[in-house]
Amino acid sequence: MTEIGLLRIGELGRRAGVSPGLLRAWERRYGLLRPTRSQGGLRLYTDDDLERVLTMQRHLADGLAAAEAAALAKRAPAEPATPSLTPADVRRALTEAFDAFDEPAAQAALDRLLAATTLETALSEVILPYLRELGERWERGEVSVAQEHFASAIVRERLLSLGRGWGRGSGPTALLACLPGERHELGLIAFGLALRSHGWRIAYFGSDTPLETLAATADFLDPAIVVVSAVSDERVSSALADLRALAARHRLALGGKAAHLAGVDELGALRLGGDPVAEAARVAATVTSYAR
Amino acid sequence: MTEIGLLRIGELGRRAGVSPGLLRAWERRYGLLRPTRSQGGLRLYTDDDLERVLTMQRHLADGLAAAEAAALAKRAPAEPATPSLTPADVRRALTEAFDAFDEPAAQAALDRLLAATTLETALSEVILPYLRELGERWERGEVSVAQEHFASAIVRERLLSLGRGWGRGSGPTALLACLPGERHELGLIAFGLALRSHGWRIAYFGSDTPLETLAATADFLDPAIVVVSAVSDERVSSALADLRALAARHRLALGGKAAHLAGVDELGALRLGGDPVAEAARVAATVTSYAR
Amino acid sequence: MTEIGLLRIGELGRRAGVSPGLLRAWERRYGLLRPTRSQGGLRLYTDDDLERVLTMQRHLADGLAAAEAAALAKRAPAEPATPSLTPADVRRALTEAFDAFDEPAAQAALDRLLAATTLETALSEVILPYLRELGERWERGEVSVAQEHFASAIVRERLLSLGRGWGRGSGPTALLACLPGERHELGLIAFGLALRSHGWRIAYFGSDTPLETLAATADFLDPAIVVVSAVSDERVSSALADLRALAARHRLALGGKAAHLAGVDELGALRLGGDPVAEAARVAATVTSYAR
DNA sequence: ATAGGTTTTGTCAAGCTTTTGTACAT
DNA sequence: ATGTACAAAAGCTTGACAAAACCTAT
Repeated sequence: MTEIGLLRIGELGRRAGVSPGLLRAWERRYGLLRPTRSQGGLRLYTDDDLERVLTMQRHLADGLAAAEAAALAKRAPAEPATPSLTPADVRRALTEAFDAFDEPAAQAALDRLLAATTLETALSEVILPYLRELGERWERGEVSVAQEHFASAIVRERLLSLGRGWGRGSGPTALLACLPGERHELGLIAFGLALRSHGWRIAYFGSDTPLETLAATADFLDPAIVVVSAVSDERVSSALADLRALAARHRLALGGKAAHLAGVDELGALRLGGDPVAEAARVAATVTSYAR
Repeated sequence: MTEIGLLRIGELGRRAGVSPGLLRAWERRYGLLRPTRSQGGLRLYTDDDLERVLTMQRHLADGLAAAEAAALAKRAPAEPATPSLTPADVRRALTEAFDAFDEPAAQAALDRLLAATTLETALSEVILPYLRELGERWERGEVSVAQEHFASAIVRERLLSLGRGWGRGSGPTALLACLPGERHELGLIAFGLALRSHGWRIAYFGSDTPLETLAATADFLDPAIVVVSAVSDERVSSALADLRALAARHRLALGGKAAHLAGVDELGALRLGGDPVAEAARVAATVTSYAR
Repeated sequence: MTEIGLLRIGELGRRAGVSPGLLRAWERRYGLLRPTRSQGGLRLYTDDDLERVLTMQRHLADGLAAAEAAALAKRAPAEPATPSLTPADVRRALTEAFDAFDEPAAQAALDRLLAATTLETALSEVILPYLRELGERWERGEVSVAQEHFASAIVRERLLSLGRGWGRGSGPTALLACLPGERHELGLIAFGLALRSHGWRIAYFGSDTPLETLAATADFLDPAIVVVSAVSDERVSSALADLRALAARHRLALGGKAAHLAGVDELGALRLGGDPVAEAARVAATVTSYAR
């Protein structure tokens, strides 16, 4: 990446986004770095050190404690030219393939991704971030609606086919649906896949589900939870009355950006505003209620 | 499916649909079950016990006295059901499964169907007729929107996963999309699959594709044909101008019920009003041109 | 993606969706987990522990009581809720199923595989390697002929049903056959499927095709290529004369191990000695000629 | 089916320790 | 630059509690 020059602690900190004080603490406590010293005693770091600090940070972001993160970062120092499959690589491959309307290439990238990692990692590290980025590029006008359509159709198909049979089993059931008019179902599908890995059964209604019939189905299936997804606030606002009625008879949760809307907890509904994978874990733990 | 874990009396009752009290009575009176006990004395059952309870119930439903039923259930295990295989049977199985929101059963029926026949036969003999019937039942109010949603979501997933990779190859390309606002894409997918089986490449845009971007993509990909699907007449009418512009630059075809609309052939567009499988064969035979 | 770092209780809880308090209770009461401790006494967990907690949760969701769920989770670390999809896992599942003559399990594994990945990936990453391994195990006497027969019959049937209708279309045609006496057709079928996905039409003759009829058919169909598969050298040698005649009138390719034989390119035949999927891509790209 | 007692299990609190980022003094 | 200090966050242990689910006997 960079030349062989030696960095001082300030510069290293700036590049890694870590305060000098913290770098010294990491050195003292975990021996993460072993900088050489200048004539006057100043710490001098190499590019490897920078690499190690970045690795450490990645582990921290993964939720590891500092001590464990440091141990890992020390142990796996080299890791030269990552084994060809970092999340960033897959994301780049996806972007290129979709931008060129090249379905086979996209499918191949997804194949590689799913073969190399857990479904949940694939979702929260690659697929969901990619979709978020795609949405942002679309808002900035960098991507046509057609490209966005094309990409999400393929991703949706892949995810749904991973969910095939998710209604099977004997665990509690979750009823998943999008609000009327809502088209964005990918987050909801991801949530369903993650929840399934906790042993739940999924009854999935795609996008644009009318609320009366959702209510009727909920009465029929009596699920442990009804999860409704919405991206835009208006959809929720205009459905508040119906949602309240639904929440009175069933455990209700709201997913998607609209979960942050004001009136939601007055509804008595659970807010699922975060990462679908994490939220699924939370629901699995919280809603222990024995279905039926 | 379920592991051989030990069930407590509540769960056994829930699974068998028998109250705990009754289970205890059956144990006391007929010795139907001999559960082991937990440290603290709670009854623990196995899956075999569940089987025995279900058998007992079947015998009760047959009219046997409880004592006889229990004696039989203690002695003999149960026999599993054997699935049937004619198209009519599959359709019936699909109907039942979807009506009960039973995804696994529906998937199993689709599995059997696709294993037993050609994709095209499956489409035109079973799947498309089933969907047509479902639509009619919905119009007659015999089926809720939820059921229709549930069924078409599953069928759509199955069909799309069959089409995975249909963008590959060297044959002529067809660009497939639904008009803005249009949600019914199953016919279009069926058409795509059928056309694919004639060696064509498919570029697929899901439902609700804006026409400007469709046009832009068409210019980019330069497909041998652009197929646009619409069920309702209004969608077509309100898009006539754009469609005309599209038809001027590309071979255009209109699918779905709206293909029968008046203004269509004045557009210079092909009408694909019939069975998607048959129409695909026609297109494959007719539009021989432009094989890149 | 996530490295095998050690998790503290908070992070484990976050990932599994279980509160730290409950995790401690499960450890105390059922010995579900046996974390190592940090210097200062903090619990440190591995990824296996996470797996065990998820398994426990799955059993809980199934309605088992905590004690029983824990006992099961402690005993059986295997069988994750989302059947894992890495090639190695699917291969292991296939191996187990076939070794036990368990056809339903094998079909289920193939279902999952085909639902989760592209046909071509499934072929070159799982199915073909599995078959190769099976052959090797057979040579080492680790597998009976019966097992080898059982497995390849099921796989062949499955692949052939995927190829149903592959003779249709307008792309270039490939004529596929095994040499007289040759029984191994799985590689040839895989090649046909892969080539099909490039839009080609396949005319398929199973194993043991007499050369005169092959030649006659070739003259009649005038395919873009004739692909002949052979595993053993002698088969090729004893057919050299006929093959030479065939190669004089048609584009000829030789697949299977025998492709490496000496006299082959003297024949003017293409050698397809590698992975069928890759070779199909090569043929599709090379023999562009004669399209139609 | 009810009554009265027991087991199981998730949660919580109190009091104390470890871990870790940052700040301060030399 | 170094070393020490500090406080917030996260953990640990013990003990207890209450709701749900079960048990037996009537």
